[in-house]
Order: sequence, then C-alpha cells, then structure tokens
Amino acid sequence: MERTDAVIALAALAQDSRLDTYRLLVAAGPEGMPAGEVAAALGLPPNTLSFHFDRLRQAGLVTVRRAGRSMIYAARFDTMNALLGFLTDNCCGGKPEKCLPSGAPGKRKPQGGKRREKADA
Amino acid sequence: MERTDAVIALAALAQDSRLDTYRLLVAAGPEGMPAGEVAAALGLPPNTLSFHFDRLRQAGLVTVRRAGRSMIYAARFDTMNALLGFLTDNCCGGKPEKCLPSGAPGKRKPQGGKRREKADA
DNA sequence: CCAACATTTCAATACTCGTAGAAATATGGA
DNA sequence: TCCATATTTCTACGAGTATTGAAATGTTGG
Repeated sequence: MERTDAVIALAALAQDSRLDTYRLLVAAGPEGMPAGEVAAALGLPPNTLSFHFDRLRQAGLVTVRRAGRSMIYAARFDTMNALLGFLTDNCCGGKPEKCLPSGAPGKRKPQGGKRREKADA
Repeated sequence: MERTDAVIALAALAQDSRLDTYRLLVAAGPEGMPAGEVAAALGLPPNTLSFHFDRLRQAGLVTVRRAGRSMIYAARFDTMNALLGFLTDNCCGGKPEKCLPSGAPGKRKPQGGKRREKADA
C-alpha cells in the first residue's frame, strides 16, 4: 500500500457514518449485508448511505455484488490488513519491540482507558 | 477507545502532510524529534506544521516536550495500538480467523498489489 | 535588557465534504 | 407491459479544512 492509498482509506474511515458502516460490515464478516439492512441499522437515508458506500468502495475497503434487487456490501479484509501494516511499517526505524507492546498489533482487547485533549501537553 | 476518539485519530492521519509527519515520528521511535527537524525533512513552513502537530496532539497520537528552544514531538504508540485494536475489534462477529489472514494483524509486510477505483464493482 | 532563534497564534481565503430532496436506473413479479 | 421495490445519480447548500502571511510568545546567550 502506498501513502496515497493509505490517506484515501483513512479519510474514508474518518467519518462517523462511514466508520459505523464499515464496522458493521467487518462484524458481518465476508458474507456482507445488503445496503438496505445497513441503512435500517444505522438510520441513514438511502442516498446518503450510497454516497458513503461509494467512498468506502473507492478506498478499496468494501466490495459490492448484486443479489436480486439488493446490493450486498462486504468489507475487504485484505485492504484493512494492508492499512494496519502501513501504519506500523518501519516502526521505530525497524525495531518494533520499542513501541509495539506485544511485539506486534493484534489480539489486543483490553482497552478502556480514556485520554482526551490537552491532557498531555 | 471509543468511536469518537477513533474518528478523530483517523481524521488526523487522513492527510498527506500529517501522515508523513506521523510516520516520521513513528520511525523516529519514543525519543521523538524536534519540530524544526520535521519541518526540514518534509519541507513544510513552520506555521503549517504547527497546525498539523496540533491536530495530531489533539487526537492523542503525539506528545510534546520542550527542550531548550525546540519542541520535541514523539508518537504515542499506545494510541496507535488502541486504534488498530478498535478497527479490528468484533471482527467477523468475534471470529477473527475468518478475516485476519494470520489470525491477527501485525508483521505483515508482503503488500505490494495495487487496486484502485472501480476495479471491483 | 536586547537581539537572534524556534515555534505558535491570528486572520483570511480557496477548497472539499456531508447531507438530503428529487429524479433516474435496475430488478422482480402480476 | 405496468407497478412496486432497492439503490443510485443529480443538484444544491452549509460547514469544516488546509494553507499562508504577519504578528506574538517563549528561550538562550552576551
């Protein structure tokens, strides 16, 4: 993945409705789910959702296939993984043990802390 | 990490200059590097860079400390890891083996394919 | 205290994004 | 063919973003 692709993918995910949509698809798994079902779940008008789906699709984060009258959207896990890889790439000049707690991202679940705003400066 | 925090972090990274800046800091490791050095490396005017640093800091992605006349910025790896965890969280309804190739993200390097635009629809 | 340095804050502008109403397209069935 | 369903395309508008020039703030050393 190149930087340009990463920026597009990040921008696609950096929006409330789209992040919700994407996470819904991620949770749905490779099977995906019809657009109407997503719209119902998130309470979005169909045209607005269509706009967001397009962004996600252009970013390579989802795929579409038609099933009868419905359009089935599904998350592209390969792109997701490429993006995660890009972000942690070259970490600490090639020494990830300095920054990635368990040596590599993944399987972390125990989040829950809350930091926010100028708490650090 | 909550959804709101994730959106802010993603938006902070979804911009060319900021993604470059952040990756530079990630590569620099926990030590961080002075603002002027980042400005020189990326060829950005100091006020523009300052604006971007602020976004990254508000997103919790970097920290600052003063060292003489310089401000030393450093990546916050805990936030990065929390974000990665949030994105892959609840993957496939709790069955990550369906979507994450090696069972968990991390250590993937062998990217290189290029997909783009309406190649999939 | 003053001058040089490093970075931030302020103000203004062009640009892109998110949203939704209305109309169009595609599919399935009577 | 005609109608209902599912989704997309067109159009327009308010809101937020990135950028830069100019001025301000904080820091070091003479």
